Amino acid sequence: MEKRSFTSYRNPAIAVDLVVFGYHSEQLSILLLNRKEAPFKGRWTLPGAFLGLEETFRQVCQRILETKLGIADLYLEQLYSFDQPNRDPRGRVLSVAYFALVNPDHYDITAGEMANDVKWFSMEELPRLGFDHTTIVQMAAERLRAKILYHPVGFELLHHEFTLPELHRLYETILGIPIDRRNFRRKILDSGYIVMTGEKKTGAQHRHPDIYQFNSNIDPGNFTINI
Amino acid sequence: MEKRSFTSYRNPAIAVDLVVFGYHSEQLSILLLNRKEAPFKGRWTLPGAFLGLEETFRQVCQRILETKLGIADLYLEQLYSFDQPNRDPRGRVLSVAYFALVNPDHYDITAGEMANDVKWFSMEELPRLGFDHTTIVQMAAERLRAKILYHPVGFELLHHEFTLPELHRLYETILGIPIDRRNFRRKILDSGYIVMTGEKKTGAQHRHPDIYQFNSNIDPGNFTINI
DNA sequence: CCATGAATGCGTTATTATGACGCAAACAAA
DNA sequence: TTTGTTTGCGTCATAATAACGCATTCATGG
Repeated sequence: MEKRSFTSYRNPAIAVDLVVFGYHSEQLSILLLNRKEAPFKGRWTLPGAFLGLEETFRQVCQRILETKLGIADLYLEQLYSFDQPNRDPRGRVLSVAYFALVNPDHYDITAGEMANDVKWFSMEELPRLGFDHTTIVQMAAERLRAKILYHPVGFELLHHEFTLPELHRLYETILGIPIDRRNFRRKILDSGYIVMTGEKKTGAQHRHPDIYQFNSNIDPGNFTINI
Repeated sequence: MEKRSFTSYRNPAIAVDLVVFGYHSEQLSILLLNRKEAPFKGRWTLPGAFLGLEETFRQVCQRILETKLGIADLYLEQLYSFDQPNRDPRGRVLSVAYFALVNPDHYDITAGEMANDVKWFSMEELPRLGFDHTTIVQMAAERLRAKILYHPVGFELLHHEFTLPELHRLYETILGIPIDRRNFRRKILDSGYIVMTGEKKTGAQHRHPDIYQFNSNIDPGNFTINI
């Protein structure tokens, strides 16, 4: 983050912080940045940046993702704005939090300029975070849980082509509950939101399941799945 | 709103704007303020105020509600933060929008210091609004529509005690669709989220229906109703 | 090379939830 | 007194759901 003084401004500074979700080896994980300066030097935090006077929130998100992490073109959604006056020891800083969904094509985050300080953490073993970022991450996880039931966003965490068992395990992981494999298959297929690619194989293909992809010919607004 | 210069600050100013919902004579309505100064002088806008350096968003909301409108203690929820650089002609101003739900006990808004400039408008006949407030109102209405299906917030728009026909018409109004009276009754009663007050009458009481109230002994987090 | 076990795709069935109504009692208005 | 409206309660056919069974495929290991 850039260095700047805070007390000389009458308006609070605006930070944009990012919760970047990925799905690695059947675990939900997020990207964290190891801070190299005070406050919270050495602590892991969400990647963030200050809002420039002419920037939009999304532009800041793009700037963070491209410059610091070397990735672009993700699902991006505003999460919440945080306003606790003491959330930043340097002074009054508001945080507008966004969350992003990253598919496996962008897992390799060695391209950014801060690649050495960036690491994926499983949601099961998050370290202690700086600022109020633990609160932000919890809210983001809740939002994601609610979201995958009513909007087709789960696919954003998988490859363009995926298998039904993969999608099934993704839902089980994010929701944190076991879901009957056969009922899930029936519901997601009946919804029409995914279509099979290539030719249909016969019978059951152990460890070579059928390949599906998101059906782009359907209105994403109507997606629901009752678990 | 207080007068202040904008160009002399390096950080954007933060406004908190309120979408105050009420339910009047079977219509959803919101509170609007007639601006007495530029920009948008004479235009109707959402009530709002600037964030003080030590204030939280909720505190600003309380300040607006109490000082300008003369009401307090409402359901209050953060809606979204708006960041279009040109949304305020005076300069860069972010807006953190909240929405409030007002029950009929607070409909009389003559208590506030700006009572003469404040008016309820039905959602069906909104005037042209200043700033980007039309966008904010639309998003608030969508959020409310989605919210009453999964959280028990509809009751916030009614008296403490209410009748089932009243609740039924409230849902029809907010969702904008006809809902079968008898199925709605069955679902909302089976949910256990409302309980009858007083003794049960027999048969059908034309224009004197049974009185209910929200069941406070139940976890609000599990509320759902499938229309 | 065959037996074993795990994973996948495709069913079935009992139970529940839903949508679309009917009907009588109460009550205001004519 | 009659008529029409509103409320509360109930019915029923259909759809959706949860909880399973089963055969096939295929990697693994003896």
